[in-house]
Amino acid sequence: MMALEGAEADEQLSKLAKAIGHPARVRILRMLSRKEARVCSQIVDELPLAQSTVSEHLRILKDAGLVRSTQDGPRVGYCINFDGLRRLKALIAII
Amino acid sequence: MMALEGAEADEQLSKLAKAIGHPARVRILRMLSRKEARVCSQIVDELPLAQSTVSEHLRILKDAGLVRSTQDGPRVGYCINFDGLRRLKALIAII
DNA sequence: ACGTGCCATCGTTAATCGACGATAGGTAAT
DNA sequence: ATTACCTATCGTCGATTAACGATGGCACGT
Repeated sequence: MMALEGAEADEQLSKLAKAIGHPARVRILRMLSRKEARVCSQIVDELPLAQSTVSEHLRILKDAGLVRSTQDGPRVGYCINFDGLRRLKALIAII
Repeated sequence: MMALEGAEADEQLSKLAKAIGHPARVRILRMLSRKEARVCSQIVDELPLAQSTVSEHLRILKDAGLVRSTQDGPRVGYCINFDGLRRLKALIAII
């Protein structure tokens, strides 16, 4: 468990915040949260963006630890990483 | 009072998150929150950044509605805008 | 009025981001 | 083995960001 303050915590919070610092990524998180979509192709269908762009947004969310992915046959299933989301909420709470 | 979901809410959350998507800005928010600093020159002293760069970070936080400023003699006092911070927490809470 | 210290703004530069099309990789069906 | 489909990666381009020094505008003390 990491500290909630100090330079390291600042760095971590800024990275998490940066990951949701784009409307498309917020929308993706909400879709996953509401189970409106689960696989990449569904997410692409819902957004007015090219497949490669959506894939990049998903990668950013994954790198930040806000999303996890699982191979599901020929498709890739995405879901919220609740550990990362909790971490984000905890870091913001103590500002 | 604005909605907590929908395209508008996504836009608002992403803007707030973007504002804290930089370690220096997180640090500034913490300093203001702990009352470790109040006026611009104090903040500049605490950070390894040029005065103009700090001023720009403060402007970004102010534009996002996370910080307020008050003229304090020849100096400018900054403080947390708790309305903005509450808004941010509320928007993140429902993801 | 004049100088001084404080902060914001401007102009510039390097780096990062966001978007796309095209391409490559991987997995199930045929 | 071949095909069809789904996703990730690459290369590129324009837009945005972060940083700085220099300049400009204010408010106060002298």
